[in-house]
Amino acid sequence: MKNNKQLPKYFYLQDDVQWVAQQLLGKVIYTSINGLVTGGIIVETEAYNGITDKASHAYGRRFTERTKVMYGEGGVSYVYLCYGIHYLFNVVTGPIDVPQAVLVRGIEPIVGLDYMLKRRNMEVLTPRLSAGPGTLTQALGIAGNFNGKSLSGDDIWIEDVGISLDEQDIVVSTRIGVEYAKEDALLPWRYYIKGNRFVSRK
DNA sequence: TGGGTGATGGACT
DNA sequence: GTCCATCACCCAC
Repeated sequence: MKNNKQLPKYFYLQDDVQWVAQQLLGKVIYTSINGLVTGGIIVETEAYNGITDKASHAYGRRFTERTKVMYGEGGVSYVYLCYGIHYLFNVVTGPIDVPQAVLVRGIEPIVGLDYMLKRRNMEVLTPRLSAGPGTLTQALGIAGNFNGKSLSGDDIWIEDVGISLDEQDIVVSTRIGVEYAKEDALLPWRYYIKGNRFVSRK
């Protein structure tokens, strides 16, 4: 499934996490698990801007077993367990020692729909399949074992399939669920494709 | 070593 | 709108 549409390494190494978060909209994320390929268009993202962002796990240069993967080079996954129940998937971005990440909050399923429905214990396709950061990981089969994996590998990867969006297709808003970050909760660092059904919420 | 908490989702009123 | 499952993580003690 490797091909020349995979995002190149330099895409992830860009230093501007808000820019990368917007550029990831319209790209397609795939997983391949035991030979089963599933994938969907990224329709909603949030930027987490490293050591100065109070909503980021790396705020204040916090370096722990959990956060260390964000201090490596961009182009790998950061997966963590939230509320003891849900795995959330992030794209690590930026150069080494710059702990930025983009949270993926919604995908529009396009490949392996039957497998994704099965993983979600659903019969028919509705946005509940993969609108939301904890549901899309379940649909794609992403769990803790995906933490730190290369996004240019055979298990998980991201492609540019030629979907182009201009500014008027993208809605910018504040991030979800980060009230604890006080004034940083007001930063406009959430991005989603206007009108898409698989956005977690308006 | 203990306890509060969280980048959520689903069920229910 | 409300409630809460469920547990790794983190930091204060």
